[in-house]
Amino acid sequence: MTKIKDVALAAGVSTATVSRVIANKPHVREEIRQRVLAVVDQLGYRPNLVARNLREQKSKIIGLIVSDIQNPFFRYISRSVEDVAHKNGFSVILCNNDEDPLKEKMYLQLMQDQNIAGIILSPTRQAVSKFETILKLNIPMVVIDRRIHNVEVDNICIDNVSSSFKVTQHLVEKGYQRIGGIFGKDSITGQERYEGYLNALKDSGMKSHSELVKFVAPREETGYQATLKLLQLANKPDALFTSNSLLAAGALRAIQEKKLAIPEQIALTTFDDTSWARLVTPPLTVIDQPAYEIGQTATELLMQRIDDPSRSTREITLNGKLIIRQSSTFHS
Amino acid sequence: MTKIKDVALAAGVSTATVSRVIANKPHVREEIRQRVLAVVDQLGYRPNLVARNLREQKSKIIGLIVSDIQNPFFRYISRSVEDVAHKNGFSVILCNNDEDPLKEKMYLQLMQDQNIAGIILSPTRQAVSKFETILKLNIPMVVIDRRIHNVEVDNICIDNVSSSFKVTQHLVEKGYQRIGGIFGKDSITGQERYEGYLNALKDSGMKSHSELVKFVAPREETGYQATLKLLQLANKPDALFTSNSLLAAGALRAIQEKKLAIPEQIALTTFDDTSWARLVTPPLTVIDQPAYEIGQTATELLMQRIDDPSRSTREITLNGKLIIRQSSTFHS
DNA sequence: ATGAAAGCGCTAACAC
DNA sequence: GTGTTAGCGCTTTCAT
Repeated sequence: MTKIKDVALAAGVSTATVSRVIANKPHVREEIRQRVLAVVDQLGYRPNLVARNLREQKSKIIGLIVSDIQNPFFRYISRSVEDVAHKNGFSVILCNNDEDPLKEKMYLQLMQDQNIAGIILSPTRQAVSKFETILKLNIPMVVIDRRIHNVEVDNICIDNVSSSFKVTQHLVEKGYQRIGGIFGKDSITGQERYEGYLNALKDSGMKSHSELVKFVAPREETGYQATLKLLQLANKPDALFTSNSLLAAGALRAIQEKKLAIPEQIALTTFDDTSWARLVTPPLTVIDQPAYEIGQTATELLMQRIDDPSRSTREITLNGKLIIRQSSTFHS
Repeated sequence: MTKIKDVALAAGVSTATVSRVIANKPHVREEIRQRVLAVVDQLGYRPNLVARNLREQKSKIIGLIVSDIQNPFFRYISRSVEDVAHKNGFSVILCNNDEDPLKEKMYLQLMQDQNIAGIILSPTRQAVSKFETILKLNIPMVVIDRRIHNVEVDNICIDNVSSSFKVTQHLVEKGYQRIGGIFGKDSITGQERYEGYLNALKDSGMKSHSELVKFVAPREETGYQATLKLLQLANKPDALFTSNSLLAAGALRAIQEKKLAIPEQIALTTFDDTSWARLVTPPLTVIDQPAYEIGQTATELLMQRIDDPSRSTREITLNGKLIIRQSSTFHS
């Protein structure tokens, strides 16, 4: 690989001058600049980013740590993070938590060890509760999707409690009586969505039935299993609310298998407006999370924090949007 | 950040000894080893990976370059690549091509500049046709999803032509007469799938109608638009074959909007068995690509190539599986 | 078995 | 405006 020394030699200048030209620094005679540029071109010289990183003590890479790239929500996030990052000359390392605090810790360490410029993190529940540890890493960071309280960190989420409240209230208004819920366990998100669900029931004077609520790992298969169990109850739910799209896919499969009519025999609503939510029969009522925007805003925030680490932190809350379709509109 | 020198000082040994202990090298007295380990622990020392990378001229990061992370197929790939990579102590940088040769080139450069250990690449069409240029980068590499001919490189794909043949033939057998197709443009994959489609028609003595074939960017929206156009023809197709799941989602939306009955008025089949393909009404007949396996095998291949760059290259072809559901089974 | 020192490729402080 | 050189943190050769 050709290095800066080779260029210097061939151009008859010092490495310092080459470095200045590369970095577009002033104080170089135009004539020399041209000469160096020509040699760079001719030799196909490319700066070694590792050496530069070591020397400058910082890289142009940011890390994105999410809990599951298979989840469409995080897919949109990752796409927007990449877009904004590249626009700013940064690359992105993407990693999965699997909601596992050990994996999370490992990745955070890795990024620190790699001199990563900054991190966009969707933290595990454990991380949320003792976030000071993570903050000690002292890396520019933006936390997404999970609310961190009483800690100085940029934080951008959607309002899970009120979004969840909205969709549950909608089911109540439509006259559903026994509203079941399947929530992600191990994640704050699932907890908050459960909270909104409970609030809505309480608010409308309805009793909550603990046998209608399941906490499971947020995957298609577990959603399927949990729904089957709910449908086996003597006193079945007449509506179901799942806290993400993977769970919804599983729930839908179970309901179809049991040949129950949606929304006549059971309503189905979920978080996440995936591409298929409006394609199934009937189309699903959903909470649309502005995933692309979350990633976009988070990355812009991170760029600013990298530029100025002492800048005051901010908390941004985006609102989920209730999109009513036919899967919840039988009664009334 | 504490560095190797600090540890050496605190343990009363040289940096060389600390380095040996860290790397688990022999020729260190057990007593000293213990002492150093204790200090490492106490000081919370972590090796600086950037410095190590610079010194050793190689990192423990691999790059994964795909054409679109939004495409569920690549999502599975990325998941399996990560899994296998981490099992081997590697991290993964993920990047999107968008089928754009310039972006692709940029990322390949970036990875070279970062001393990346190896790359898993789903190349653009342009890259396929002059792959020698990429090979010149001289980075351990495995090419997935696109077949590279006459070039010494590890290559793992599915058989697009025969998979496409299978599903088209299936439509013919079911008695469909005017079979339309929507294929990704700009990608070899789309070309090959078109080829299989043509072969199947020819094979069964059917005429192909060029007005029934569209080449578009592989996205939901374009699939939707293309389908609308096909449905506006005086002589509409009675079956439709899309070359990936995003196109299928768009096609399905268009068909639903036009209130055409599947499979009675039009059949719909596609590549990629996404989670929702069996959830829509009616469930879709698909070609299931073993995405997870492709990523897994590719990563294992890459690990081996990194270990031994002179090892002979291999080409692996996995077979797509035709899964027949109700979206194509009206006739007969 | 251990240490001193060179050097990976780069940038920047300092000298001229 | 340009060159010399130190040093980022690490591994490894070569002495001892």
